[in-house]
Amino acid sequence: MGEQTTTTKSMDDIMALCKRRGFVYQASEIYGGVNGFWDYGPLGAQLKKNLRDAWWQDVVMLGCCGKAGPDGKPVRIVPVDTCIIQNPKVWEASGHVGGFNDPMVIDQSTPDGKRFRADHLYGMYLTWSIDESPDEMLEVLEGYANDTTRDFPHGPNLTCVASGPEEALGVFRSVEKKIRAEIRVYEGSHRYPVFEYISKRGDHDKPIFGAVFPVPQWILKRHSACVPSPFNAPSPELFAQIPPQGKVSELMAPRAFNLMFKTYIGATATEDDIAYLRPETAQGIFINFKNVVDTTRVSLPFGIAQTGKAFRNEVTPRNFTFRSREFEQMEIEFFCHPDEAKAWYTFWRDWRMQWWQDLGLGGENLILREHDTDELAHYAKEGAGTSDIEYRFPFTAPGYGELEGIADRTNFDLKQHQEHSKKKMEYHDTTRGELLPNGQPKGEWYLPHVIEPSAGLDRGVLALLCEAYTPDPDRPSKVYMKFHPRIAPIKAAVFPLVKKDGMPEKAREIHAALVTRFGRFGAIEFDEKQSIGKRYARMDEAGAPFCFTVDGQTLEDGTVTVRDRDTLEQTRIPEAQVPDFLGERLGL
RNA sequence: GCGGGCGUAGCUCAAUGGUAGAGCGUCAGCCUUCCAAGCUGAAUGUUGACGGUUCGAGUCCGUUCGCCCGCUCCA
Repeated sequence: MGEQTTTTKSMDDIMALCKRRGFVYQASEIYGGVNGFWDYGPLGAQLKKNLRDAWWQDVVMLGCCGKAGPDGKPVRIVPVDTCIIQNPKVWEASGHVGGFNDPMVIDQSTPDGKRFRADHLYGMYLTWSIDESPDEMLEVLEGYANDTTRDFPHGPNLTCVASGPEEALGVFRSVEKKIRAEIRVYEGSHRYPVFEYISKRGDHDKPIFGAVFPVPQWILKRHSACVPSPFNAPSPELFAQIPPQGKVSELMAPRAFNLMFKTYIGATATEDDIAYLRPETAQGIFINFKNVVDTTRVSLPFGIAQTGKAFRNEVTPRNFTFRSREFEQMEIEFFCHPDEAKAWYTFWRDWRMQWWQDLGLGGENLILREHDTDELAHYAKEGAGTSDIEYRFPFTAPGYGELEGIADRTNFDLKQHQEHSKKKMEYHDTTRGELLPNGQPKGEWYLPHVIEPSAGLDRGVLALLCEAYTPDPDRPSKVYMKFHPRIAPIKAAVFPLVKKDGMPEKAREIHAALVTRFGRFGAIEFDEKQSIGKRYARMDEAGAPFCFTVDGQTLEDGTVTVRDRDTLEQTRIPEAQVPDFLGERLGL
């Protein structure tokens, strides 16, 4: 790893090279593109495949490269390949339907456009007629909340951000004694507090009634101008500034909140046929956990691995391929006994970090970051922890962007699927439990805990591209791609120094030999056009680690020159040793 | 989604409202015994798209698509 950090690299230059050399194209480019989608060109596709293969080989086929697990035994991983479209109930169980991403509302009246979760916005509604009863009021409110076709008489008089109606009531109660007394908690279909209210304004001292009620999304969409800005712990001055009903407020409509792509199964395309493109590959693994256990001779602890496309209707696709709407994941769900989760979490976190480093993402650009407890996902709160392997991309520098997340998901997913599918997900562990008189363990039933190392393949490719990109004003190409030989899309090139004297023929022989042996791992280039300098320069930009050149001396003593991409050094080796030389450098 | 910037050849960029150009790259030929060398030649654009103003629009206006930067997020 050189001193070159990504902070000194230009993302624009990297993107230009990606286009120029056929790594990444904008998807549907000739039609103006589609936001959030990218295509891989010839070199990019090979690079991506090499990374996916490296993961597959090291994780699945070699079981963590043969490294022993925390129990001292080989790590067992088996693969699956599950559908992008599953029964919609899968996504209800996983929690993706209805709330994958929380809807946000922006308050533009605050200087920095403060934003908060729309479902945390509560309103204080007051009866608009003194004679109304609280029951009538709630009835009307709930009726309007459910029927989005009717026009709402008016929005809430006050709003605040709170985690629940009770907390919201507390905030409202603190507003300058506007609320004299809380009458009771309404015992209807919801638990929304109803209170007695005496206005300081006006000349009536009869109580009127108010209720704390969530502000429905559709009210925000259609009546954002009628909804007062939210506040917390208001001062008297602030309260005086709350826009009265009907006046302009700056709450914006909440943004879309289901980030799954919808589609239809069958040709009729009715509401009953709705299905979703998976937002993660993980659920395909969880729902097949029992199948794998029942049909494969695996026993806990073991992992199930899968690579594949996933889809998220991101609000803001950005940063080249970093946040795409269609992307590929490399996921492992590793199942183990709850007592062993901590040890396995640590094991995976450290090994996955090591893996990325071994592929060339070493140095200061790669960090392992343990999550703070307050940023944990709901399913990980009880677990041993969550950590990210993060890379310092040029567009995130000096910060980092996530490459892979390692999370202890506890038994959350299996439990969810067990509840929703009514199918038993528990694992019968015959190695546990008290010993029976005959010396056999009694066995133990339990829901395994899951450690999930989930990596973004496209993000991995992007990180490799950024890391490899190495400006060098001293060489003709001004830049070269310093790919690790293992993942380099072009493994080597063979050139005749000049196109005469039998050099092209000799070079073709060497080229053919290399293709036979290494062609399945990546491209072996042959080029006899133009000057040798141009050909070297082209290989620099493509990131080919080695170039073999046939020259006049080759025809005399059978040696060729090897040009090292990174050091620019040239050494002579016998022609017959070229395949072994390359094989050794590629680790094959 | 909101705010700001941008969109001309494969790439980097020119062109007062008046005939769309250059460099590099690509390709062909010649030459060439190690780093985009040299010479000759060639191909490449509905100026992102649609509409409007104008005698005339790459240029001005509107709409739309896309990209970049912030707010947000997470594989």
